[in-house]
Amino acid sequence: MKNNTVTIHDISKALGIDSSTVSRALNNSDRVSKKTKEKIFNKAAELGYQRNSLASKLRTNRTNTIGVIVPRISRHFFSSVIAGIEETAYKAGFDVIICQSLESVDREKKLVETLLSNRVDGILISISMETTNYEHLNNYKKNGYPLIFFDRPCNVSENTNVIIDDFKASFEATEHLIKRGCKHIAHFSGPQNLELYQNRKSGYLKALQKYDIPFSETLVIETQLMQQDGITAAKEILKLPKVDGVFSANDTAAISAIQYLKNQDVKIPEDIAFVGFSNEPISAVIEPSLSTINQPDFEMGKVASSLLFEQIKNKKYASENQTKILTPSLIIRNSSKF
Amino acid sequence: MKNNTVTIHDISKALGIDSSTVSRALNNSDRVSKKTKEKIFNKAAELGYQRNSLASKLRTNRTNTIGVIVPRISRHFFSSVIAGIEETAYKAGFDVIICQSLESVDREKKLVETLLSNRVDGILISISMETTNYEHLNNYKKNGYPLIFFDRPCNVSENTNVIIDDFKASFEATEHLIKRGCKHIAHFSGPQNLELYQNRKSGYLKALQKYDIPFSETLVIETQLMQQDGITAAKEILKLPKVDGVFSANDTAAISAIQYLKNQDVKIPEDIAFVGFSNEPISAVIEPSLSTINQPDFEMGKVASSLLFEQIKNKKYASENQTKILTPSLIIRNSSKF
DNA sequence: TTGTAGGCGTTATCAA
DNA sequence: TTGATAACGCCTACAA
Repeated sequence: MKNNTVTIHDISKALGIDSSTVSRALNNSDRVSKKTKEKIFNKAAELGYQRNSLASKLRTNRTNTIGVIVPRISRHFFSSVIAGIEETAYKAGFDVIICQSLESVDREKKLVETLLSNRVDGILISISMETTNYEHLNNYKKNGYPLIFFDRPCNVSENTNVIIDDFKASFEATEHLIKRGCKHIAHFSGPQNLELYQNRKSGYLKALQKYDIPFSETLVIETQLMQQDGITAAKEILKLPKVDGVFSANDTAAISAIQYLKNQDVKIPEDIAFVGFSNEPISAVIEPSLSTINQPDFEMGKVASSLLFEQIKNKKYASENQTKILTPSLIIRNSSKF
Repeated sequence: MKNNTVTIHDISKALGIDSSTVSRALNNSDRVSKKTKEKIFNKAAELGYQRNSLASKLRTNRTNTIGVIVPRISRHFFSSVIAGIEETAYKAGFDVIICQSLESVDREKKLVETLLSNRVDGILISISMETTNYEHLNNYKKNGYPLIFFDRPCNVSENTNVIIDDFKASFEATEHLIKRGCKHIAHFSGPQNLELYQNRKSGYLKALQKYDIPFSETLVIETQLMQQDGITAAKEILKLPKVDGVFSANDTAAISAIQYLKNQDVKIPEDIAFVGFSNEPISAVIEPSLSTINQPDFEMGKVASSLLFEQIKNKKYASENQTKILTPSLIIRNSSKF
C-alpha cells in the first residue's frame, strides 16, 4: 500500500521533465516557465502527489517547525498561550508541535530530545514544577538552538524569558486584601524552585511589610497547588488562629479550598476572603466568584513566538538574551468583596 | 552554529569504525560486540551526538509517530482523550503530534496535509463542526493509511469509529427530566452535520415519544453550542410558553444559559431544570451544579489509539472497519434535583 | 529555462 | 562481528 507513494521522480517520468525542474516548480520557483509549472501541477494533482517533508527537511536542514512544551494543555492559561503561538506561527509559515510535560522532568527531558532529533528550529518552554536542573536545556542552547522560556522563567544562566510581573501582581492582590480589612493573611504557595512562585511569595511578603502586618512562617503553606492541595491547605488554615484572608498562588487551589470551607460553614468572604491567580474560566462562575489575577496569556504566546522567530531568522541568539515582562491585572470579584 | 551537528560519520571517524556499525550500535543491534558498543556510546555522549530522526524516518519509511486532530485542546473532554492516547502511545513507543482544527474545515484540511507530508503512521481525528465533506480524509484512507474517527464519527463511507452511545445517554437524560416532572422540555442542539448531535437529538425525541409528551419543532434550538449560543438559546426559551426543562447537547451552552436565566430571576431547577452533556469540570462547581452526561474520555483515547496501533501493525486496515461504542453515564446534580 | 550530479544522515543488503 | 555500498526523496550549485 504505502509503497506506491508518488515522488517527484514519478512526475518527472510521466512528463519527461527532469526531477529538478519538478522540484523547482512545486516550490513555486520563478525559474520555471508558467507552462511547465502548469503541466507539473496538474500531473501532481492527478497522481495524488504529496510532498515528503522529511526528505526536504533533511536536505534543506530547515524544518519550519517549532516545538512548544507546556506542563499541561488542559490548563486554560497554557492553551491560550498556545493559541497565541499558533497564530503567530501560522503567519510566519511555521508548524507547531505541542507537547506536555505533565509536570515531570523526565518527560520533559525526553520531549526536548525528541524535538531536537526532529530538528525543530526552536523551542518555547514553560518548565515543569519538578525541574531544578537545566542541563537538558543548556545542552540544547549550547548548540546554538533558539530557546525561549515563558511564564516560568529560568535565570540560572543567560536566557530569554517572557514572563508576567508576578511580584507586582501578588503585591497588589495582597494589598487589596489588606485594604479590605484582612489582618491575618495566609499564602498558598507553590514549589520554590520555580522563580514564579518565589516572586508571588515575595510580592505577598512585601505587601505585608509595607502595611506593617505581622508575619509568621506558618501563614505560608507550600504545596503543588493541585486540587487536593487546596483542601489540605484549607484544613491547615483552619488550625491557625484567625486567618481572615488568603492569597493563593493559583486558582485551582483557591477554588478547592473555598469549596471545602463552604462545606465547613465558613463564610467567604465574610470569614475568609480569597484572591487567586490565573483567572481560570471557572473562577468567574463559582460562588462566590473568585477574585484573581488575569494574565495576558494570548499576548504572551504572541510575544514569545515572535521573539523566537526573530532569533531563528537572525541567528544571533546567544547575544540577544532578554526578559520581556508583561503586565497582569487584578480582577476583584465576590470572594474578596468589601 | 547549527552546522556542527554531530553525525554517525563523526563518531565513525573518531573511532575508526565504519558508520554502518555505529548505526547498528546506536540502534542497540545485537550484531555489534559489547566492547564496540560501549566505545561508540561513550564517544556519542562525548561528542553530544543527537540522532537525526528525519534521516532515519526517511530511510526506514516509518516515523513511529501518529497525528491527533481535535477541535480544541482546551476542551476538557479532548485533553482527557489526548491523555489516554498519549499513555497508550508512550507504551507502544510512538510519538504523538497534537493538532487543533479550531472547528475550521480549512484548518483541518491543512493539518491532514501536514501530517501526511510528515508521513505519520496513522491519524486519530475528531472532525470539526464545519466538516461536511470528507474528501481530504478519504484521499488519506485511499492510500491505505490508518485513520480512526473518535467522538464525532463518520459513517459516510466505511470507517473505524470510536464513539459513545449518544442516543442512549440523551434518552436517559431526557427521561430523567420527564420523571422529575418536566412537561415542556426544550433541547439545545448542535450542528446536524455531526452525527453525534443527530443522535443526541434522536435520543431526546425518542424519550418524549415514549412518554407521550407532545413535541413541537420550536422546542429544538440549533446552534454551535458556544458560550454565546447558550445565552441566545436561553432568550429563545423564555419566549416559548412554559418550558420547564432543558436538555442541552453540551455543558458550555447549558452553563451560560443558566447564568443568564439566574440573572433574569428564573429559578433553576424549580422553574427550569437542566441537564447538560460532557461533564466539564466547571459543571460540578457552578451553582446550581449541573446534571450532565459523563463520557469515558480517557478510556476513549486508550481504545482509539490501541485500535490505531493494531491497524498500523497489521496493515489490514481496509477490511477492519468497525465501530466501538463506549457507555456514558448520567450524573444527577442540583440543576435537575427533584 | 532546464538538466546534471551530488549529498543531506540514516539504514538495509550484501559481502568479507 | 564488521565493512562497503546504495538508496530513501528532495534540493541546489553548476553547467548547458
